[in-house]
Amino acid sequence: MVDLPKAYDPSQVEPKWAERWASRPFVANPKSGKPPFVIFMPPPNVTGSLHMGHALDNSLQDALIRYKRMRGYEALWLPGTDHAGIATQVVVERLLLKEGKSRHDLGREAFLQRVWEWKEASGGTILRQLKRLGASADWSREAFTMDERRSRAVRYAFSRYYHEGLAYRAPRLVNWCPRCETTLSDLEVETELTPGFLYTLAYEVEGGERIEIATVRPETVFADQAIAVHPEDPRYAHLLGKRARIPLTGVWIPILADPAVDPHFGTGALKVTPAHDPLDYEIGERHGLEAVSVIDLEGRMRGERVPEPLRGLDRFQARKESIELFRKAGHLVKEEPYTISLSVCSRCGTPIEYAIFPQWWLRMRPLAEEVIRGLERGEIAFVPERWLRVNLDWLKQVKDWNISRQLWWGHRIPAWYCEDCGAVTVPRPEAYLEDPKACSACGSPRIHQDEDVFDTWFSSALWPLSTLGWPEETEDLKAFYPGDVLVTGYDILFLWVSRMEVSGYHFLGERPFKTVLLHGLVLDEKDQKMSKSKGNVIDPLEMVERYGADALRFALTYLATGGQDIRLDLRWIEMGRNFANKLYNAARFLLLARRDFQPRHEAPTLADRYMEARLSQGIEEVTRLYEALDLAQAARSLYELIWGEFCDWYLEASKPALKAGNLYTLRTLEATLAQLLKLLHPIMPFLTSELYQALTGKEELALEAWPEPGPRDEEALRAFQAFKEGVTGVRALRAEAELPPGQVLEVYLEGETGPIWASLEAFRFLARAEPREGPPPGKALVQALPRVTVHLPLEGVVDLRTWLSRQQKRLRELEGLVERSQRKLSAPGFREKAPKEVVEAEEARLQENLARLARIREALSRIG
RNA sequence: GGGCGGCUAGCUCAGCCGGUAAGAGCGCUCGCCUUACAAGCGAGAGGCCAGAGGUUCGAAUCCUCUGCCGCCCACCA
Repeated sequence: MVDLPKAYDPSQVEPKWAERWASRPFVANPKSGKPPFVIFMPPPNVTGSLHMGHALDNSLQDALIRYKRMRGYEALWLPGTDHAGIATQVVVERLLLKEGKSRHDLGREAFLQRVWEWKEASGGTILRQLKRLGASADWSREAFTMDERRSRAVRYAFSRYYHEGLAYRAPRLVNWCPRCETTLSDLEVETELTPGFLYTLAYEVEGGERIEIATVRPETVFADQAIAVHPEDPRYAHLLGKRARIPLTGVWIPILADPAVDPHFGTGALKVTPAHDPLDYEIGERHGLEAVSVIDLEGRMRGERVPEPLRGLDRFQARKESIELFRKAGHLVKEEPYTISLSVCSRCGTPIEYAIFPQWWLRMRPLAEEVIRGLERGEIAFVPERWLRVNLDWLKQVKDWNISRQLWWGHRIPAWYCEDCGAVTVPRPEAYLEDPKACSACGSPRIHQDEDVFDTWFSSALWPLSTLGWPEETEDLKAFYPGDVLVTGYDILFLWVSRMEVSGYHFLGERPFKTVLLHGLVLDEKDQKMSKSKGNVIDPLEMVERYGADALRFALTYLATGGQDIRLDLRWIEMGRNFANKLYNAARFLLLARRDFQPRHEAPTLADRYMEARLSQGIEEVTRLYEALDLAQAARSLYELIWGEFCDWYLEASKPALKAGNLYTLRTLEATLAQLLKLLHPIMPFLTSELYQALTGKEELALEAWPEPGPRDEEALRAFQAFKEGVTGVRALRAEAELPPGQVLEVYLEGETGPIWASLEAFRFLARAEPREGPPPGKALVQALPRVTVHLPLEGVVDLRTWLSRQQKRLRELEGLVERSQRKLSAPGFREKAPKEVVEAEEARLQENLARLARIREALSRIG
């Protein structure tokens, strides 16, 4: 700020402050006695690098935390990263591949060593990027889902769940990703509409008949265990109890009835393949069918029932080949193009396969019950509200959660199996950190730990607890649980938010946060989620470099309205940049004016009083909006206040007073700017900090107290409004009469002219005009505004056409408005039913417009 | 099959638990390098608020239906 260049250059200012907030973070004190305000940062993946979603999410959180900090709360923003099981493992596997190795070449231990090394070296990237954005988190409390503390929480939680009978191990049909080589929870499976074929196949039935079924997965017929029809389907009633033969095999399977079959789909007969389809699995359970698999975990055809030519083939290859075999053997009745809802892995897009083997599960229904009760009591507020019901609906239909993964990177499941009796041993909560030495059932020392790790979300679910030191009863836990606002995108409502609710209610008997603020997703111009693979990303760091972090933050905050998705458009970021520049220049003006200031007197001007009143109003409004978590409106309100009022009117109107040495004006300018910087600080922390320091000499705006509104001065607001009209009126006349901007005009004023005469110097400066009181002596152009009418005498006006056409238009507008008012006022019921203020306002408006009409008409008739 | 969001100026978006003439940024027109700022200043143009019904003294805002666009959930093979 020393040399004050004309254009603001954020790159000269932001890094300095970012560095400061990162190295001397805002550390929360659990014993300060101040009311706490707590935000748990959604931990980004350690592998990640900052994308717009992060930028949005953290801009909002930082704004809230900075606001509350200034309001005197013990503000804790708890940051950290997520170990992100699959994602991280894949990254390191890819690195190994460059050395020509697989993780299996290294073995589990050495591989994990490599992942940790990688994490230490590169895992800090995303948090560094957040720091560059200005995130004022409590970096002293930085957590990692796999660090010592968090691992303890995971172990304890599992131990509790297990011994409470909520976690159990059982073989079930699971989602399997052949690429990631792990099971997936239902939430990690997406359905994708894919063009394919629906095949109708004929099976031979005992006694010579045939039965036809429809399938999109003909390669799985060899795993069929039955054919099912609807119990009331008359077409097949006579076949019930008979057997059908799987094509190309000698395997006979029963024909049975099950209500899950939709008689209207396909042929109304369903091949039941319990090992390769969730619905079939359920039907199989009901009828005691065995689940026979013909596809292995790599997605290849395997098993005795698979005909020789298909064995070992990839499942998709096998589909084609099996169809050819069926065709040749006369089993293929029909093949029609069909849109398949294909289940794919949400991480890699590979079509899911189903498999059956023992997995760990969490019984969600009783856990969800606890949350539902809390939500129904209104314990967690949702912003926007609509998400409450979505959350409840999901909780009401949750199914058990598969929490084990066949990965290496993650929390290894603390369960041990006995090699002698087969029993499972899980440490008891009282001694949850101790690895068992012997089987809890038979005492055998021959036990081995489960090879699997937990789903990453299992540890994320504990985030609000684990980051505070739970299960220990720490000071942090006592002071800072529950959190206040949880800010995240709606896309992880189930994946993360709901599961944190479960952990919070279950382990602490209390909601984990009081409010959930769900913002939208950042999309590209085609409404698609930004992703590297689509190549449609706008890199936030690039934007920071080009426009500054403040500009980006302002834009994102400005756009985060009502939880709507944000279709990012560079023009908004430019607006943020321009706004920063505007503010910077306003401050620059003031600093320079102060330097050269010669005090001569001290007396409040109308503009001073106006700005004080308007600022007061602004403080009230902006504070209310921050409190309501409506950061977008706060940003909009500040934009108008700073640019529209402070810069456009007050600063300009102050120039003559400054030149005249009015100390009051200088002080008011300084005080106003200081307050505005405070109000804007949560959204644009860098520039405001820099300017505040330059203006006041104080080191850290972030630690200053939030402004309080002053007294309401309605009179000043009203008077300045009239003053503005006078100025605007002259400017419009000048433009309409096409007179040069520099020429001083003589104008006649009527109406509420007092404020203008009281601020004569300001008026002369802003309007470039010399005012006279009263109606003009001769012909004149007119601007008839609600409070003030401005007349411009005709002499010197060369071209009337612009003015005339504008007045014609204005007349039509006013006539329309008058008519509208009259219609409204005379409408049956209006005067009786509408509130008095509304009626009065309408009447006042009517009178005002009639008066303006009259003035314009009069001026027109005088000119002829 | 359920549910949700969107459709407002040329573009991108506010406003939407009804009421004081429909707003912003960008773009556009006219005029300005007015000693804070051309990333700017001043003056403007531009909208039957998707469509149709309804409720109401009054509807962009509430209700119903319709049409597009997008998303989520769900066992239609």
